[in-house]
Amino acid sequence: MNTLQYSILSVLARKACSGYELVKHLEVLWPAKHSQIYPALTKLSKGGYVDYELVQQSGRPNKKIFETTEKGLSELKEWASIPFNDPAIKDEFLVKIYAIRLLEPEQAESLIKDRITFGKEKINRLMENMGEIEKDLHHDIDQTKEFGRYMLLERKVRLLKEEINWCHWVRDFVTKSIKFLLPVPISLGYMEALISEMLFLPQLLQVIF
Amino acid sequence: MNTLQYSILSVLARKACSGYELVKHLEVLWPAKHSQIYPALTKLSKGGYVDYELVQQSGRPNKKIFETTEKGLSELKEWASIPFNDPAIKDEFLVKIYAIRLLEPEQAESLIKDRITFGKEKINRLMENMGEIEKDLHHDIDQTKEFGRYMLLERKVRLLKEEINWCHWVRDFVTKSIKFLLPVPISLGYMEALISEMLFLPQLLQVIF
DNA sequence: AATCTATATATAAAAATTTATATATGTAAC
DNA sequence: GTTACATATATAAATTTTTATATATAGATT
Repeated sequence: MNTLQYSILSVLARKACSGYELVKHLEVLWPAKHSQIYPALTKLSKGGYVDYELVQQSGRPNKKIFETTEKGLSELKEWASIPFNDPAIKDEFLVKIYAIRLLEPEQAESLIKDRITFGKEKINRLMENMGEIEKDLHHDIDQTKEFGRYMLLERKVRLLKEEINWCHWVRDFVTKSIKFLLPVPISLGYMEALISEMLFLPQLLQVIF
Repeated sequence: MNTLQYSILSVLARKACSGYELVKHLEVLWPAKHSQIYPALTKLSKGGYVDYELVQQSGRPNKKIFETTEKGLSELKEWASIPFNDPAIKDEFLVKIYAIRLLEPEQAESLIKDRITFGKEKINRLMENMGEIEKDLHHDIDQTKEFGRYMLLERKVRLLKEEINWCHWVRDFVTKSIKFLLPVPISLGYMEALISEMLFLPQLLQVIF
């Protein structure tokens, strides 16, 4: 079994769902397209790790509702208890920041601005999810299964907020300082020279502001 | 060109290096094994995006030092100025946290403890890198090329610190509250019942502590 | 003496992942 | 009325990525 399959088991251990629903839940956990998820479910099913029930629907396509078997659950428990492998983060934004000095100041500013927007929107969606869990607490008693997911939502919100703080820090660093000294459009060459003077002189920046 | 190739160009735009060195620099930017990087360098070279110089060495294998061409640099600039795609994070730790309620309390605690250790060690390495950049400022004038990398180091340190804060939050949540009420080894069933009672009642926790 | 680590590149094979295509239907927007 | 979107599953083809193997040498460790 690979990590995708363990991730599927983790989601199903919280709530039985269709392949279609699984795609959405996995987005934040172990992103995968449906073309990868459906074959994985077939494998898990053949291995006896999951069961499914065919649900007839009118108006929309029929679906299979999957749930973990005892075997699947115990495999998952065992895997969850061994050490984790290093995370692999693939984020184009990071590569673009690495090369940010090659951009014109307006492009650099818009790169940061887009990331702030991205983060804020994501935070809103995550907080909605958290709200739903908290709300359901009053209707249903056994919310135990939401524990891990709730912790992860809290984690992601914290990290996104911290990234937004960092974005403001970078933006202030790049644009405010340049604009203070040169309140006119400046060339890349000027920007480079200025940054090389100021980048690691926070004392200077403190004097300026 | 794919993102791996743009990432390679980004690293080379900062500093000419061998494929072997590239692997290490890409680890935090766009992780890839050498078996992926060497063919990518061949492609970039054939496309005229990078040049290389053969360096004869004694005692160790000869190497190729790659650098970006003008063409490579302008391609990179253009790519860096278009919107970024969504990040893809694959982190087994997150999957294990999602399923944390299935673990025995000691296993859950050790999962969190390992992540804190992981984060602290990573922070130490990153701070060393930052220190080197800051130190070199006094010897060399043109540190402009380190700008993006320095920003990313700062970002990662901030995020790791925030994750460590979150880890303590989770650990306190899970273990302290349980130990307070039941200072003896407890079963999974007890733990589940307790968590379902307390998880979303911070008021209760405040009364307890 | 043998093993491990670091330096250095290359490629084949296997596995994971993405992109594209197919099919089917209700509802909402334009 | 036509386009877009949400629901639902399936598979082929292309691409990306990992694992494994190959070769070569110096220095440190066991």
